[in-house]
Amino acid sequence: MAYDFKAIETKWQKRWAKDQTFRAKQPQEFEGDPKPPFYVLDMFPYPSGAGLHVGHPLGYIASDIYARYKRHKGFNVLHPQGYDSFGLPAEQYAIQTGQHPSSTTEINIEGCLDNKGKILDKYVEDNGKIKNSALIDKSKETCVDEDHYQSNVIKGYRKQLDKIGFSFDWSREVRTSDPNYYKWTQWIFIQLFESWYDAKAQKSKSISELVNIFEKEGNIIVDAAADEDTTSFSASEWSTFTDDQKEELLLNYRLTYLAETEVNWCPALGTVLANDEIVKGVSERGGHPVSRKKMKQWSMRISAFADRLLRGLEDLDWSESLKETQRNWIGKSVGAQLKFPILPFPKGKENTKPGYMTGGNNAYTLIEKAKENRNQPTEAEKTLWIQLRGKKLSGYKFRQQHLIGDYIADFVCLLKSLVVEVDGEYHNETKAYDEERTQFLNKKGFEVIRFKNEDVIGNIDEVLEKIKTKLDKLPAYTKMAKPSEESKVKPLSIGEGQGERIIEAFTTRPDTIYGVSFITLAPEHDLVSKITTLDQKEEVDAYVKASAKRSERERMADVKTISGAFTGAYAEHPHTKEPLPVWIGDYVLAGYGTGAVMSVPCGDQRDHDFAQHFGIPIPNVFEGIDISKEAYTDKSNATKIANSDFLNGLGVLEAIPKAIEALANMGQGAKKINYRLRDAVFSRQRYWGEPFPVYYINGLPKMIDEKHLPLKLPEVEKYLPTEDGAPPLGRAQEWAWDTEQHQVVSNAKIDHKTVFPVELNTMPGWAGSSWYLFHYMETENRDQHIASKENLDYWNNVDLYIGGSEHATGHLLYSRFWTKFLNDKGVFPVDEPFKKLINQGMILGESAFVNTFTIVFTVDDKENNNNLKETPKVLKVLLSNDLGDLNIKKREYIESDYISNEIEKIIQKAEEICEFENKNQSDKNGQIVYMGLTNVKRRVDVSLVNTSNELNLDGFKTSPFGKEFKDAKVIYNESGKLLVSREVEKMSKSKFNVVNPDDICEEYGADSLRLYEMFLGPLEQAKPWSTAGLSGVHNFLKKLWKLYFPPNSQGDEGQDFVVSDEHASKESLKILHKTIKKVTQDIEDFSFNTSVSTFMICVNELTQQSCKSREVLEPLAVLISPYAPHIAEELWELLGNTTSISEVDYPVFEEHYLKEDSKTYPISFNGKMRFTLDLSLGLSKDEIEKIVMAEERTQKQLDGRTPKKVIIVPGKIVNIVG
RNA sequence: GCUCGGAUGGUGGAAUUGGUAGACACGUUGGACUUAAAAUCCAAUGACCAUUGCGGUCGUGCGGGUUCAAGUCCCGCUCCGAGUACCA
Repeated sequence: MAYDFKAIETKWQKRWAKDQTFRAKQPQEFEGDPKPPFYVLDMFPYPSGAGLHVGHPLGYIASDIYARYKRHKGFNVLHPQGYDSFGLPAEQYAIQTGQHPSSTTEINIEGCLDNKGKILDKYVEDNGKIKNSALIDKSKETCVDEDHYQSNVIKGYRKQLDKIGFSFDWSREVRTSDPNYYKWTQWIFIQLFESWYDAKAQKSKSISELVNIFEKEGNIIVDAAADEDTTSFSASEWSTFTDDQKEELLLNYRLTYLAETEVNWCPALGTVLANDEIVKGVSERGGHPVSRKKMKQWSMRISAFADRLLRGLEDLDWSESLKETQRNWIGKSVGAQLKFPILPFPKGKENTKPGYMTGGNNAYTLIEKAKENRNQPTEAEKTLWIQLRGKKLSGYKFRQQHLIGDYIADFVCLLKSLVVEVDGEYHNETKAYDEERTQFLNKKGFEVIRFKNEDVIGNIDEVLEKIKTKLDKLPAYTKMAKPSEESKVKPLSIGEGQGERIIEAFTTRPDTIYGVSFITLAPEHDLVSKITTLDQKEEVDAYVKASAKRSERERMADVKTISGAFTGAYAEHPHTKEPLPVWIGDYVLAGYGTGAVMSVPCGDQRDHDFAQHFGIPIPNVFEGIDISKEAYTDKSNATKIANSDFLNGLGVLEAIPKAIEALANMGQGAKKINYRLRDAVFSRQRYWGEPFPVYYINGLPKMIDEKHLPLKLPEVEKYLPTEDGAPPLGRAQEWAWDTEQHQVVSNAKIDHKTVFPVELNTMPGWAGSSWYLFHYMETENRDQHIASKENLDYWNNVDLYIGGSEHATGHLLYSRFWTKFLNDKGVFPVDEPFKKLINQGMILGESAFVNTFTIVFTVDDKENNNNLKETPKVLKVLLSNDLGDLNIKKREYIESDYISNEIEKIIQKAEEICEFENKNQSDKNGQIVYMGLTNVKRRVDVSLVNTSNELNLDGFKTSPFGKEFKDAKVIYNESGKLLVSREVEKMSKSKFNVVNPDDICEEYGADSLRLYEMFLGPLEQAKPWSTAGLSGVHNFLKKLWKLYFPPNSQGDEGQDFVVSDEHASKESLKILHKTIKKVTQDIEDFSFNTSVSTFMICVNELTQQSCKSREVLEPLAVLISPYAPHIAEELWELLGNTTSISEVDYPVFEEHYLKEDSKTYPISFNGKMRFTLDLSLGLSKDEIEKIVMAEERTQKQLDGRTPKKVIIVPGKIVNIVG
């Protein structure tokens, strides 16, 4: 009987589904002690409409083999599957067509075909056209009466997976876009909102606990993860805050919070773009300009968990490289945060009259403004100034438009610290600002009196009287010279404000502090606009604008172009007090550290490049190191610090703590641990994602009570952002929360009393995928909890997780974060989600290219005086690839009198072979006068190419991209074939190199596909797919089948199943046990490719031995069943068993079958193997040496020389040196 | 740029972790069977030299090194791939 894989595979797939063979048991289902649990999970797939290609199932096959193996080993295996079904592609399609993303998702999962492979009626229009939504290639109209219409119809993820024979427990399927599922995503969000992080205890705690602490001791003592700019307050201050103020403060502590974050904003599309949606500064779709913009969004305080996420890696069985990637992503660095005061005036413009210098450290920018104000006073100001100037008012000296801190006071009497302000109507609208200003001035010790414009103009005398009375009452301050005493006496002193405006910079090398020669800020840094001098404003503004257009990645990747701008401002070196120029440069990123760098050109290459480019000095702080060409970035302790005052002669290790100590004593620095890990932005301006269970009162977020979840996605009429730039949910008519009815109501009802607007953003893709593994543990009561305690305790976490390395930092970090958080909250019993993790490598496609060229020419028809240049002729040619490369540059135009050799050859060949259509004409009427020749390799669909790289010409000419070659001339190779060239690339639709697993299953069967995917190479390595190689594993399965259906003596195909109960031969048992040993070891090591080879060797040998013994053939079927389950089940049944093979005990390896008593020794001379020698393993070293030396071939090799040394490793090798 | 991988015949890959380089397949060539093809079976297949046979030289991206012995360890490069925070 022939191996009928189709019948066998359909039979067993049906049987498994019917019997629920792979349903995992819950712990309570066992009578007595439950079997040990084993949880095998694949990374959550997104069900894309393009369907599976052969790369997708690779990881699933590996995990399936492992899951099946573990069942044989006696485990209760949980191997579920589901869909991460929220996401951009469905949304994109919704925007284009208006089709609801939920139905797109549904189609992508379920497919459009019935069980017989016929399209379902609901996807066919009356005229026979298949609805666009059911098509893979939407641009290709497809009708049901076409022959192979199925090839362009979405098969559905589930149907495709089912064909490969996975042992998934589908009864536990989840979908992130299902409201019953995202109810729990929303629930987790609320838990995060209601929590803060106790950094001392390293634990998330309830926010009410934090409120208790604030009530008792304010926020000064507690060590909580919080926003950097959180102000300190005492318990009594807390008690004076309004509820809204308290709420606002608590947002600084919540584990999910609203904050301004930078995004890539595309005004034309009205949306935020991912870095990879931006190409060369413009949007990938449409090429619209993109700029960086701040936006208020939800963030997750993952940074609080940085240290735990880092330490947790130690105990995980993940690859070292993946752990390293996460370590780098978290990016812990120990260093110091330093404060550099900004000098009030630029170098050389220092004010020489310190007594009047009441301005802050950006005085020089405001002073220009003040001058302007002085020159253009308002009517009232002018009136008052006439009365105040020149000590007119009882001898008090007034100054007009004078700087105090960052403010310009209208009039000020410094002696009495009195400010006189004249307000116009304008000030009514800026009351809050005025109050803030008054508060500031009061703090500085100034009294402020205000007058209205009309008071000054209408009643100047009364105003002057009021001022005079006030002045008389106030005490006079005298100018003091010493700054230290001044502060006691006079509220405003020399350099007041110094240190108030500072640049904070994090550095890992505080020991190189004396090497700092400038400061560089990120162009987005808040200080930039405040400190830039008027002279530099234009340049700085232009630079900031230009860098806002570049994406972060672009800025990081581009190190060749050094760019920057000088702000005109100076900061002060903490030790030398020298002024340091403050620059901006886009090599400094706002999101890293403080967005400011203390630039040490001698110790950092980027700083060095920058300094060299802009001619900034490069002081050297390394003893005996030449830094003229490049920076010295070595951290070797042997190198001593020089030119650094108290740090001289120290190595890095001693210098760092000493440098920090000195700075700390000055109050200008402290040791700091910095993490590269940034808080994760959690808002998306999209429709197809989880809605936030949040509504807003007074602009402050409130959580919807968890008993009213899920908050379901509202319907919208379009999936685009609104015209005024709000996210798509801004289009929903019913998107308001009624706090009394506890339900979503119409927006019209918003009254800000009981009905409030609901959050318009949705959650990102990683929300639903960060906890899904735990929901698979629950079957019965999914509406009551993520999973019951009993189930969580039984299954714990994932024992084996397989997926692509693209998730290394995103998904894997976020789900670890959520697991740790929910562990803190007592929801999960574990604090890591995935114990062991394997990254499968990518399967690459083999793209095909046909060599084409186009000759453009005109014929100079002199006789008829026709200028045919206007209507050039075009000749298209297809050239078999093996005829060689043409090596002709694109668009190289050649005059008729100069045709290069190569082109001439082509033309000649074209003429000869293709019957050059214009040859006669050119002979008769003139000559070819103008030619263009374009040589292009064109992509062709791999389905049009066979395994010998021959192009199906008819197919090509009718394909959409081959149409233009309909009348092309073809140059075949000598065997009359048209060959294409191949190139290995990522497998993708756009490259026309996709191989569909359905087709493979159809032609070779699922077992062949499974074996071949494994056989291709190591699981973790990227490897190219080549369908040609499949016949090897397919042949193997046929050979395996033949072992049980042996051919008759004439070699004819065996019709009968023949298995004998006689004992197997020693050799057969030996190869069986060799196979058991190797395959078991391979599965444990995830080396599936080598186990397939081992099976092949085993079957080859057993065939040779004509082994028919049940003693060998029965365990062989079990061994192979994880890899090729269908054929194994069939053979198992033929062997007389009535139950599934899936839980049969795995064969036990017995060492004694492998006992060898001799070994074929390689005999080497100077390390080179010359011949082999069979020797007994019982021999001693001396005996081996004796035998080897006596060997004739040894003497021949030595050729009379005496060996210097003979190295013998018993059981391994003999090496003779000499 | 940074981080992490990788490089072995015509192709995918193997090599018990320092001990016979190229297992197992694909492909190719030759042969058997067949009217023929397919299927199947057998043989050869790293390159070069030699060939009646025995054999010899080179060879794991490149350049060095350690060792009796290096694809494997060390130092210095080259090239290719992946990730880089809103694709999933």
